[in-house]
Amino acid sequence: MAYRETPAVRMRLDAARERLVAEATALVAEVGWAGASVGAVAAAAGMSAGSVYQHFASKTALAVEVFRRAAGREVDVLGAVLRDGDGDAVTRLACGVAVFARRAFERRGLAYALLAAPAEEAVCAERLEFRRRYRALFAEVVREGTTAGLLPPQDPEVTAAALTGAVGEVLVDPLAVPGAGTAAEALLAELTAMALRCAGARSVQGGNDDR
Amino acid sequence: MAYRETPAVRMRLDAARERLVAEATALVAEVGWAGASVGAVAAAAGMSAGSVYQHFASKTALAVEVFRRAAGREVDVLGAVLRDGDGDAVTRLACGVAVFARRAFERRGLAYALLAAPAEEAVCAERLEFRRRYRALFAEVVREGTTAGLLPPQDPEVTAAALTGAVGEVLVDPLAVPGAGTAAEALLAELTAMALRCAGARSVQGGNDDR
DNA sequence: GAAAGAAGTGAACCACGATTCAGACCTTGG
DNA sequence: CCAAGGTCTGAATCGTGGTTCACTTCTTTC
Repeated sequence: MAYRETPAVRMRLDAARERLVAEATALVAEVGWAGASVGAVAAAAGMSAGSVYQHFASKTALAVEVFRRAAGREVDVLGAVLRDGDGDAVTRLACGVAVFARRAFERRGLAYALLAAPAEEAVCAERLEFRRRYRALFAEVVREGTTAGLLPPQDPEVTAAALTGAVGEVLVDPLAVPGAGTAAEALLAELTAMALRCAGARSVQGGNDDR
Repeated sequence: MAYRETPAVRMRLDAARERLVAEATALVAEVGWAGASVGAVAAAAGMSAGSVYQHFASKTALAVEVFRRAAGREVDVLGAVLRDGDGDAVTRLACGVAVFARRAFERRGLAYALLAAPAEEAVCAERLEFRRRYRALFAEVVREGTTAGLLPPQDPEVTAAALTGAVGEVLVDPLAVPGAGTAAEALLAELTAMALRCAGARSVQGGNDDR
């Protein structure tokens, strides 16, 4: 015997894989799925096209990994607010929408890539699953709100789908082109107000102190 | 001189072009934009691939035409209800959502193609414009509702975007897989109720007698 | 430092589908 | 029927970008 993988090598390999995912994510956020060719991603990560296949079986596999990571982060964050946040269901719903929206705002390119950008079949399939998870989170809090009597009777799945679609639609396309201004904050406030109406919350308590 | 286009020829040519658009639309509704290759579309229309280029400068041009026709029809129908329909703004809004949803339901494949299916850049650009027009129609009726005091103060653009996104989200993905059953009607009712809440309409009058 | 066995490279290969084009076949006006 | 000028065809061409692979360059172990 004359060679066995050493921890240092494993680490280097793993780091390369991570770099690949990270750079691919950045590239996708910037130029979309179509623009993120294997060559471009490899170059961004400082390796050759061939080396990509050391880490992923195919470009599709890389794309799916990129999507899963980014989408997973978002779902986790939203889940933390909606499921484990403070306050009653309505408060958490408002917070959740605000968080969803603010994050999408701050990384608009990524949000677009996750929600709506043209992509290959496999990524679209992931997207479906992703949206389903978003919906499930919203549905859960809406359901809690209705059983607590804070919200009127309704199909939580429909409301949840609507919330997902609504926030996506508002943010992804070009309503508020500019960035950080007060306009963005106003849009956020408008959005959360709309979301509360959508779920049927009676009164809109000042729900702007969200994080 | 020895040849000049005769009316009969013109008609045959035009008919071929129409057939092309029609078959392409059907194909797209069935197998998506990716599956509708030039060859497949040509075959469906009973001509050779080369002949397609007699009528369209490129596959992209054909795709755009297909999209514009189908989307234009939808916008027209929605406009007829929202802008020129009977009743006050809230009633028309409810009708509009129901019509939007019902049409999408009945031609689910086409709805998916128009709203969300993976497509080439040019089609995506059209889609943006299409959604903008949808939004504009909804925004108009919401604005009318607010000035008439039927709806609370709100940013009509945000509400309109939300309605577009919400209906799209609910319909396009696979909430209600089945077709014509009472489930579909129930979903429609749920949807319009949600839309009215979303716009802030006070009471939901029985708005199911829409066409 | 030499053998064994990766990992890394990038040019060549390939699949796929849009587009072209030379020739076959029609239509028209004379 | 003929010439002129279309339309139609489908096989060949082309561009694009993912994937492969013979070869080079490390790493490890002895």
